[in-house]
Amino acid sequence: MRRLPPGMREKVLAAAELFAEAGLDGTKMEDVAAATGVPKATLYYYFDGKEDILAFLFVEILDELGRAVAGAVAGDGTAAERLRAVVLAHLGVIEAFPAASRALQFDLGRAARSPVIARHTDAAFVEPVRSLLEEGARDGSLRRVDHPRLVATAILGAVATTGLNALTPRARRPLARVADDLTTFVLAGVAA
Amino acid sequence: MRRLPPGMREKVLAAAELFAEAGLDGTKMEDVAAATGVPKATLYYYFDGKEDILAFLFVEILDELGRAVAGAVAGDGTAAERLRAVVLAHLGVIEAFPAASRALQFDLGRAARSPVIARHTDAAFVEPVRSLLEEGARDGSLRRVDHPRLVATAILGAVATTGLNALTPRARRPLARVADDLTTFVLAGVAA
DNA sequence: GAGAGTTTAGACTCGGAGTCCAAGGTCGTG
DNA sequence: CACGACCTTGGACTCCGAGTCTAAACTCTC
Repeated sequence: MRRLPPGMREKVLAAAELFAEAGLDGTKMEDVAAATGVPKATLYYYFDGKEDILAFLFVEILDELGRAVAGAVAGDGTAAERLRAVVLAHLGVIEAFPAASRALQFDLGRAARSPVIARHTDAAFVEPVRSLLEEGARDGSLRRVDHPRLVATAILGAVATTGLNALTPRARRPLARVADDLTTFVLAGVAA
Repeated sequence: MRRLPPGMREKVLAAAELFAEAGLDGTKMEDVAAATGVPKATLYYYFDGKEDILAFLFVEILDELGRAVAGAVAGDGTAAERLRAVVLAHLGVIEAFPAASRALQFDLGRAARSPVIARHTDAAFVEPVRSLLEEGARDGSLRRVDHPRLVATAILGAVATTGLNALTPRARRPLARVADDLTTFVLAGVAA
């Protein structure tokens, strides 16, 4: 993937809507071209292919998540309080970027098998939360767990599944409504 | 999809390996034919297409999950004890059918958008667990939650994500190793 | 104004999904 | 047994869409 000229990033981000709706394979390059206003040949000039475009979107949303989580982790309070902030931050990113979030969920398996995406997921969520869990064990606000990475993964799964589920056309409800039960569940799960 | 002749089901189940590896779109009908020993024309005689084969696999694994979960729910003990059994049963199904489980995760988005699959997921896991949570609120072994369906979804997400993560070639470790931390997390999350 | 990089239309190749058909097989029923 | 209904399969075919390629135009920078 080539370095993008100014403005291209925003245009390509608009393709998230398509991928969220139909997934990578249900989306045609022509559709991407039409939706973004960037001609097919130009897309191929900058990206290695359709999958590369999707990967770009995933990295963007994961970096966004990473920034939000890092902000929550860096806040004030006990580890437990900051863990709550992390969950809310994650829900906030899902709410702010619903299309990209749903696209990520749609092609989750593909994403999980890409080393690049796996690395970004880890850096954005798993690793910060793991570290927060260990901090909580030290400051006494959280229970000590045997495998903090594993529990961090469980938390990621719980939040992502619940948040995205709330976004489906069927169950569409404001994420604020789900936040209470979800944060309580997660916090209780690791409370001291 | 036509009613399958005896033996066909088992043969087609062998295709799960392919879908787990490459997903729906990375898998060619010819590969499915080769792996199952069922000629392409015959596959098209019984199934409406590639996606229909995948849907068949998903329904099979979800029904398996449904039976395992139902067994755990129907067991003895408090709701809390049975919830622990549900989590272990879920991990057991993932361990017993790793290929189909990974295939389901690979094309999770597609699955989530199919009403048939969504119905099976709900019947196999979400609804039984929701009901168990309410029972636990009555028998005093679990905390009362505002939206039990939502918490059930969160539990599903936590278990599936953790279990499948443990199956990846990278992190491959016996699921028994993850079970302790995971059940503790889930149980504490909803304990009274 | 020359060269390097960018932008684009449009024609092209190629692979794979799904269709179709025809020949043959296997039943169950009279 | 014979007939009709359904099952089974090979192989050829259509069609669509990803990705490639080319050539022409445009836009910088030096």
